[in-house]
Amino acid sequence: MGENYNYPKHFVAVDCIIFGFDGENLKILLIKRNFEPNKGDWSLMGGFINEQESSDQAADRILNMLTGLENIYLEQLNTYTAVDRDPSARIMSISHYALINIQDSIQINEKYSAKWFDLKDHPDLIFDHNAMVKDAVLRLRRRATTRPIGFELLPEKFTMKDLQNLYEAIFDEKYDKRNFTSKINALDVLVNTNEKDMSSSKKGSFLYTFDEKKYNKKISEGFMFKI
Amino acid sequence: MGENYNYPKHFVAVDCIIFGFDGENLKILLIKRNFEPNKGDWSLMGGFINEQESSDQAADRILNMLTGLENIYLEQLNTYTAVDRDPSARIMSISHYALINIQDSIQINEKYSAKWFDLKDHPDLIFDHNAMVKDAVLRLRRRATTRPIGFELLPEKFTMKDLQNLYEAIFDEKYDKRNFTSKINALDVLVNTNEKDMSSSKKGSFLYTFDEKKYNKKISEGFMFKI
DNA sequence: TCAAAAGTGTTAGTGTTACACCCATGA
DNA sequence: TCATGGGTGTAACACTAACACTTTTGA
Repeated sequence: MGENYNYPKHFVAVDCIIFGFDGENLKILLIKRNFEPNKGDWSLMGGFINEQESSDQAADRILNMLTGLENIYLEQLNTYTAVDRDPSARIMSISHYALINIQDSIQINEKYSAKWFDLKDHPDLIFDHNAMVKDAVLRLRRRATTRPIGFELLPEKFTMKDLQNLYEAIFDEKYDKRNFTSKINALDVLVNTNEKDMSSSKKGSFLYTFDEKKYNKKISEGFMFKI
Repeated sequence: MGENYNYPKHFVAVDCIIFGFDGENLKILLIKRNFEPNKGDWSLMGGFINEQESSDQAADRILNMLTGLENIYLEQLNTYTAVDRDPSARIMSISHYALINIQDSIQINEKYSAKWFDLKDHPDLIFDHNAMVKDAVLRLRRRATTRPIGFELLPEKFTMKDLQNLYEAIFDEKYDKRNFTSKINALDVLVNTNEKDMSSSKKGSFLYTFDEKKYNKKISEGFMFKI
């Protein structure tokens, strides 16, 4: 009976802001549309929500189609509902942001003509996708002050410099090396593997991993981490 | 042509978490459903989104129907899309929270059998509305640490104690009167009217108003206000 | 004159920021 | 031996948290 409600129904899509990190810069993964409308333009990866799936499931499915990855870190952001946001039809879109380790995703499905762009230098996007990206960056920043971040974006082993570069890329600010290090150490979520990455200097720099237990504990406790 | 997309369409509703403050406790406005499904149960105020309106417009319209108020402070929260969240049909819902000055809204539309409840002691709600309320409280708290709050929830003139009560209600914590006062004064958004509210004590306590310019400036600057 | 709430400062401790030199190594 | 990036400590300052007494006035 519910299906007979006399109310309008709407197309509802999800769009994904996919963040990655290459050790230096924050990146986003964009696709070149090979379909109408706006064929040839750059946009976020997205798709319609099916009858029997939630928006999270739809975002999972769509990310999997694009990257082949499972269990990507995903968070729902905002829902964009302006009537004319998409000129081809009235389509609402629920944005999600994803954090992926850029190394993992080498086999991006070629069908979508996807490409990583520097967050600070990406092409103009269709519809309201530029606004979606802006909003997602704000959320990513908020998340980075509320929780330790990096687990999802960095390779398993990383240097302190990598982590600092990540925070600097997220906040688009420079930090003092000593202060950053002691702040992170005070957080107590890293483990020094005692291995060294020799590629960046002659002395080499220690490789760390996240202590997943402590990391998740910090996340669930919910604290304020001001860098 | 867009309307012919071969994709499923969905019912999309908005639900409103309406916060008010009576000087002592945080309240939420709930309605007793006089329609199916779940007639007789308590729920948030909500409604379907029309063809030609955005979710914000829908939330505005629905709040106006209930309270007669215009230009209520509204913010979009999350979109709830679990397939079976509403047993009568697959309906997505975009939650919004509203802050209203409880004095303003005396003429609540009787048609909806609405009632103010203490946030800490409200009846069990239908569907996922309990979760919506919980999420909204978290957002309200976050907002109260990122921006000065109160303008929307307090009457035009209020005492320092009222403001402290509001913060204590939002965070469900007690604060030291001296520290609270100096923190708020340091914020520099209040104006002392030099009038006194004589109802609460023999000595009387000063009534303040917000300096709207400074208040909005603080909001737009975006700062961290840890009480 | 007393009861009840309003108003007001100081201090110790904690956290934050700014800042510069030595270390290890491969070339 | 030198050039390069890695690693480390301290001091001044700012902010936070804890704490108690005096004022006003109506009853």
